[in-house]
Amino acid sequence: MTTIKDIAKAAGVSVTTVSRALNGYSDVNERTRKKIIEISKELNYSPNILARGLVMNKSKTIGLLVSGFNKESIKDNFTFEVLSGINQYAAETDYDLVLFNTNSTKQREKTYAQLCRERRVDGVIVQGIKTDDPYLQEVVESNIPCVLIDIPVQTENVGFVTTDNIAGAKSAVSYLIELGHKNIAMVNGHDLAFVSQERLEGYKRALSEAAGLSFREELVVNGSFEEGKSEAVTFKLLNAFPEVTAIFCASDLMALGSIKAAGKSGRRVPENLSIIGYDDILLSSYVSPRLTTIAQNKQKLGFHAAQQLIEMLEKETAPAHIILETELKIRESTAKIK
Amino acid sequence: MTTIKDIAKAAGVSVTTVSRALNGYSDVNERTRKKIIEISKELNYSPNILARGLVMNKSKTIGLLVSGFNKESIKDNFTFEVLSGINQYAAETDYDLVLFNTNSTKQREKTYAQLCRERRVDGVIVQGIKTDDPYLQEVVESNIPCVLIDIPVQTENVGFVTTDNIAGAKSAVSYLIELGHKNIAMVNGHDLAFVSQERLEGYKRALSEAAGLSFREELVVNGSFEEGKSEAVTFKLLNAFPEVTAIFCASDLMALGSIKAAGKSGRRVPENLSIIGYDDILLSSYVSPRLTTIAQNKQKLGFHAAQQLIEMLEKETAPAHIILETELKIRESTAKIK
DNA sequence: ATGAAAGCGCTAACAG
DNA sequence: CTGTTAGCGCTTTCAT
Repeated sequence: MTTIKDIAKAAGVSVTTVSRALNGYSDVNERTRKKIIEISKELNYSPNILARGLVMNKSKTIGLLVSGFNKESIKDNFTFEVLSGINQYAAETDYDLVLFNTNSTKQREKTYAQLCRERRVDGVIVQGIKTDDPYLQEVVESNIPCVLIDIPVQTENVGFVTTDNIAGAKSAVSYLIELGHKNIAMVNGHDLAFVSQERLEGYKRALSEAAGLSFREELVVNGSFEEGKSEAVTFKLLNAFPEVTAIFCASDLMALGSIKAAGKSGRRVPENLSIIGYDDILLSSYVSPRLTTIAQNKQKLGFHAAQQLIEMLEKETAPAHIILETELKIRESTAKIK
Repeated sequence: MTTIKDIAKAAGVSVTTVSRALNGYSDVNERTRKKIIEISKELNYSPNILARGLVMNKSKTIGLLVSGFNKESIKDNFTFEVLSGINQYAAETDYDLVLFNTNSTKQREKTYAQLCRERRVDGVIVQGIKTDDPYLQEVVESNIPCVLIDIPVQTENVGFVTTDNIAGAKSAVSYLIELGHKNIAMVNGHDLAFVSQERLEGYKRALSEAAGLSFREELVVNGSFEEGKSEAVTFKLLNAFPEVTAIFCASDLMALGSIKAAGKSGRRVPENLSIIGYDDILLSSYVSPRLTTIAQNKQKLGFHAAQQLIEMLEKETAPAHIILETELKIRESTAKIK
């Protein structure tokens, strides 16, 4: 493997000069530079980034701490779309992405900071961890530049990007209200997700702003963001509260489960039950009935996370928070109340 | 940041001893080791993998060269599922994954070998590149350990894992023949994919083994693995050859396009036209009619690729080729000919 | 404009 | 069982 030493020898100069020539420093004779570049090409040289990282104390890599690399998340594609957005931005820079290999057993052995320091990543993007994950606390405490996705925490070196979950949820529920629904239930994710807290808040606000509607705790159930779980809790809910004519689900996947439950309990969507989801996953527009939902741009989420992080790294800008808009997509799973 | 030097100082030993103690060498007094480990914990030490990599000349990272990080591939999820399988295996090892950030402009600047050497990856997994991609040639020529996915090339340091595409395609077409179809068209991907070549071969074999059927070149069209393209070519095909009663598509996504084309040309699936896909993507079981298809286990593809590569790396085993089975999934898009 | 030398954090002979 | 020394490939003062 060619090193700058080899080039130096071949060019009859010192390694210092080679280094400077290759890195575009101005204080090197243009003729020397040309020669050096030429030789480095001939010798098929590529710099050893590890060595460079060692001395410069940075690696030009970004760590990716994502939770969604399992069977379940293939369905909602969320992780992948976010990843795709991150990659899209990163591809234009000289940063590479390293996927941290953490399973739960490994996490017990290694702290977040260890993970990052070992690989000497310059910064981290965190996605999909629960609010009680010990790593989250570490992210906040450590001084490693970090951008969180969908977790609204901001410190001296931690920024975040998310969508406006309160507004999104509110617009979903308001739409149901517009359609004439009065008894609107909610299938939420779980308490350990910020987005769930916010979507619940949006649900409440929509209700409180509508004339004559009030929040009923018993109409909110948790579906763990899982299709099957949602189906189960929805089924129970529909039996217990037959007056419910519309359901706001905190994810499309759960909405799919709810639709199944509706069928089981003898209701037709949207004739007897309106269901609105959240996310706008690919399946939403393919299932039958096509799902009305709150769309969020997952690629953008990743793109902006990468962008923010790299700007923090390169320009030393302060961490920010970026909040993306959502969009109501009206399809076939909702209808006016009869 | 704590280094072994700091530990050495604190423990009153040399860095060598620290290094050996921490790396579990036997030739170190257990009392010393204990002390060192203790101190290293107190000091919150984590090893600098870059430095280690520099001297050991390996990085404990695997490079991922995947093409599918774009909008289109979100639909078929192939890339993500493969990635998920790779990650699943890698998570049990001490290898991390680095996603190479290549877009086409970058690829022009940097050769494959450069990409790998810069990051000093120990090995590479390549997925989704076309057969005319210059990187492929490089993979074969370079001496970097590599496992290809769905490209049957094997050399001294290159292995591959794929599914049995010939058998898979053959079973698809044979099934159509069983259903009584005689004029069976094929929508293939493109000539620059090995899987396309093989699936075409499977198609031919199924025909040739059936009594009274023969291969008709004009019934094979290319859909570029794209839904829209497939819709267009299928539409033309159906108009030109109204005798066609069944189509074998080389991917589910294309099958979806073909179904649309069928509708446009006034045919019903499966009543007037049987369509069978390939891949078993998530959408297949959600669309209507649910798609009959040849399922391949994409996660396994990735899992075995990672496994093979890491075994090559650790045990210096020779590159192998792994061929996974496929499975015919009969659903609703195929029916007996009337 | 160029070179000599030091050092990033670690491992690996080699010697004791 | 432990320490000394050299060196991985690179960047960076500090001289010249």
